Amino acid sequence: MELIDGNQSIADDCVSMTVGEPLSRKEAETLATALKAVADPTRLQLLSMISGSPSSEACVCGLTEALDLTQPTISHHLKVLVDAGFLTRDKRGKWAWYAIVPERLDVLRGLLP
Amino acid sequence: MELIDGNQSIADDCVSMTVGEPLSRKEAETLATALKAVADPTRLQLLSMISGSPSSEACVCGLTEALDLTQPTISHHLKVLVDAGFLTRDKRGKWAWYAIVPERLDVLRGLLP
DNA sequence: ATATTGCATAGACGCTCATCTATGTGAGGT
DNA sequence: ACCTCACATAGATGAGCGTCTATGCAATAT
Repeated sequence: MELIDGNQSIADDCVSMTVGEPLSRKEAETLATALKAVADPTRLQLLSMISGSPSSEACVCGLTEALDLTQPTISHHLKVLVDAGFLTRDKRGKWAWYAIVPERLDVLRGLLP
Repeated sequence: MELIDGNQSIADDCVSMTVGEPLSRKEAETLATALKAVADPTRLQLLSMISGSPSSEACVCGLTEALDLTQPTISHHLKVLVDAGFLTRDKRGKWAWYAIVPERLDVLRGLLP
């Protein structure tokens, strides 16, 4: 894989292979899984609304009525975000409070090629 | 949408609504479209390999044989990335050279909530 | 106890997407 | 002219995803 050695005499061939750290398939799949969790307009709005809330947490009720989607759909998206590690769920009494996991978003930002 | 005014006396209600910039639906859809283009293992590998190449560009031939996928599939993924603005295509003679658009990735990093 | 409220789960449906095979196109070489 | 090579496009297919309705469950209120 390292074709930029001294004499790359062959100009007739396609010499352009990667040099650095070509990102293995497993690493790529892991990153893609995390990105997929965020690559949805509704989930981006949820993250935005939660991170914009006081103390960066919110319960489902407010989110549901603000997004013009049914409550099960919101619950589904929140579960996706929790499973992906971007949110934590904390059931306090009658309501479920979701909070941002800031470090997780940082990781995403940093790993983006 | 601003429920944190002076006297939020109602402790019996779910008061947790967002305060800052709740990210409109259109903004969310635009961001999600960009993220979807990147949220795929194969496309992440392509970006990694291209950005790791000398002069940050590569032709399809090398990418195809390195990824264990058919050439049309690679071509498809490259088109997705070009359409999303992450790559540019430059056909020079027999080969097509794809190059990274760094600012586009920066935008993504910055806009991530 | 019973009813109500807040949320999660289950199942179904339509649409998008990643991949393939087959074919088209255009540039170079003989 | 013809053939070959590098790549793009078209169409098909199967898997995955976002959304819904219907239902379950747990905590509070009456």
